[in-house]
Amino acid sequence: MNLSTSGQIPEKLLKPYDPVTEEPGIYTKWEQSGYFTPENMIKDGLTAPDAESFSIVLPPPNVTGVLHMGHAMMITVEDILIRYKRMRGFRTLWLPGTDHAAIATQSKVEKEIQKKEGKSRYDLGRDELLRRVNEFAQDSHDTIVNQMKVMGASCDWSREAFTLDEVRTKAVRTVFKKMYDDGLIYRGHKIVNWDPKGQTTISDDEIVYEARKATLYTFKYSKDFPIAISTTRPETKVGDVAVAVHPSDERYAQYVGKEYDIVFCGTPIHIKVIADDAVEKDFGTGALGVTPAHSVIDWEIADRHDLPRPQVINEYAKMTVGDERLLGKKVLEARDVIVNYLKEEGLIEKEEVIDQNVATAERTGGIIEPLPKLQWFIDVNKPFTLEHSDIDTIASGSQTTLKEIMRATVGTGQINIIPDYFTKTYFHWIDNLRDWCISRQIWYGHRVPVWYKGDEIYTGIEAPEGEGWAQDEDTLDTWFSSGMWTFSTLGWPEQTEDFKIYHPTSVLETGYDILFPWVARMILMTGYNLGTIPFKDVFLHGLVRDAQGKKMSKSLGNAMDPLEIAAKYGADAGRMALIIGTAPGTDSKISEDKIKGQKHFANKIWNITRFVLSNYSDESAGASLTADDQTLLDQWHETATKITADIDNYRLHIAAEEIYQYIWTTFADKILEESKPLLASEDAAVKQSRQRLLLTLLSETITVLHPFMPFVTETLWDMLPRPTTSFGQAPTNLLMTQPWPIKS
RNA sequence: GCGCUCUUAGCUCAGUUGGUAGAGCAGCGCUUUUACACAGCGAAGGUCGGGGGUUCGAAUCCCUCAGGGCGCACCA
Repeated sequence: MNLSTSGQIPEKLLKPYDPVTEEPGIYTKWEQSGYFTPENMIKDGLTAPDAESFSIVLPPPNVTGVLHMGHAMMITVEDILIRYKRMRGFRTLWLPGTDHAAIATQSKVEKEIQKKEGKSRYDLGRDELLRRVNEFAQDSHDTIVNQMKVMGASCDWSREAFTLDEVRTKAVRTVFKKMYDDGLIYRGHKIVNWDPKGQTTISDDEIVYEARKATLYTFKYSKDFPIAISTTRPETKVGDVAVAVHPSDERYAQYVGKEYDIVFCGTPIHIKVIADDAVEKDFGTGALGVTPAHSVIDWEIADRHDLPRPQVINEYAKMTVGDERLLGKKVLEARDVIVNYLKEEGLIEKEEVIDQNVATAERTGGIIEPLPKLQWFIDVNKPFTLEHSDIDTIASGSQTTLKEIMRATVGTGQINIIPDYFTKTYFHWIDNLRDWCISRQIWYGHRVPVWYKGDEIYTGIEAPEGEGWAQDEDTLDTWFSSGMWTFSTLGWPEQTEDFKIYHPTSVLETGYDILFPWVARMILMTGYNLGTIPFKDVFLHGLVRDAQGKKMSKSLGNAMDPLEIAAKYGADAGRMALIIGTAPGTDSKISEDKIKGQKHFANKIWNITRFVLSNYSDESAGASLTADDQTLLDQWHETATKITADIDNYRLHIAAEEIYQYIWTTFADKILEESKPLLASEDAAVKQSRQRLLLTLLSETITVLHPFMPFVTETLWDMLPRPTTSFGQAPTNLLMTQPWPIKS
């Protein structure tokens, strides 16, 4: 809707800005243009064919329901970067997708079925449960895509991926086989984190520690046993095989090496006294009852001392040994039984209440029961040969480890984490990293690509030929597939054009809370499979909290739905409110007041446009600027240059505030006010110069604002006469495809 | 226990490489034939958590103390 006659302004501009009626149509226009797809930009001459690529792969939201404000933050930041780079002339790809999120999705669906129908997954069976989960996942997916569109996400939907689809399945199986052949994936009988509620193993990163009070009991196994031990879990003591003391502890030195046979609460146990460095002299009595099967540290002590590992608790957290007092009892009941026994026998020396962190499962809330199980693991310390390497400190063909890859890529600065203090946190995590348990006893996810027939074992992309092969029942940790997200989404293992052009990706933008479970795993997977980095920059945003600083959650009732915000204030206002005042990596608070303020800002620009257009005439188009007007234009370009530098350096919060301030306090409050007499001037040169200046400033400021507030700026752009900027024009009517006002 | 981080105007927070402090909201006064009341103009408001150090100069760098938040841990 270009203007051809002076002073004529569109009807809708006479009323206040209404984002709700404008935004949906704008998104449709963008989508129909096809310009979210970089190849279409090139085809229409909007991006140079040899332009440098800029790519972001969307951290795939879990298909567990709806997007929350954290997602809104992620989408806003990424869309700002993408729209900016697109306008800067890069071959810009933002690739969207969703994550099947295995355990999170299955447990969510299981909970609903349990609640509504009173049935467990075993009542339904594998096929029926998967049918239900898939149905739920599809609904979630549709909701998520709709939410993203409402928020204005300019991603290339033609390339959308899913962590559990066919292409990604091939990538997963290819990687699994390669790691298996290299000996990095192994099957081992080891102590694992068992979730009795979810009936599955989980990795160390899926544990949430809850601070609780616990009673620490100090007692002896029997009257004539020489050493007292302390524990918060007396019920496990029927599984003890040793008492460990520190090698330098003189109090117990005389007992080391001796062995005792005891009947403990009706169960015969054989205890050997050993010395081990893992024991702390100052904790409790300085002597540790060793229960190899039900404690990680004890399992490791048993390794060093070649001790037996009797299992006394099963997958349902019930006792598997003892007489009628214990057998079949749940651990908490068994604890009472043992404590009563100790009291009756007069064996307790001390009871004290201590603070303790109880390990619980992230998704089900179940209390973790350490158990020995036969599971699949990734060995993070085993040396292997990296055939091809682009990693700075690791030569092609040299020996390395997965841990070393994770260290080297970040340590050399090849991968740059923003804010940089998270680099320390990252290294701290690697230092404490153990082998990664990747098999899960749930049904939703990538089935472990291993087949068994008698003693034969086969691993591959497809099931083996011939009769009698049975596939492993377990599925893979969801992070196994999302770890390869930057390249699986680009079609790997096929050597696709996309893969060659867009990988490594430019930026990985996500919340700092998944630095370990995801970002580190992506670095591991990419370094191992491709000998390169998955992304150059890691840009971490903080958590979004409510106005009181509380974490948003459905149960607290303080969660904000991005759709409701869009419906009330406009997506632009929500985006701007999320960005302004929010430093990278820092938690932020969002309130309705803050969003409302940005709605006012959108309206302000709307009103500025009304003023500029109603005072404009076409004969000003070629007018030369007066010295004063040229100065104002130059000053704006200085501001725009600074904003550009801030975006380039991920200071989006500053850039957003600068454009806000410029438009409101400089452009509207000062320049517009001072223009009133000039626009009424008898001197045509002065008047036309000012008219041209105002239209130029308006055009350029909404161009710079566009990545932040894409909807209102696109709506206004459509009303402006052209050409109106000092930096050239794209041959389309879409602001989204216009060149950025600052060149370098 | 190890590590990270925060403490700046009443509230919520910015402050890139050190150059005697900024925004939004709230609040105060004024303004309604004004592009915009989803507004404008004006005023007020901070010894930048305490202490010490480096420096010509510190909100910014170093040390220390206090309080909050978070992460990790083999938490018996």
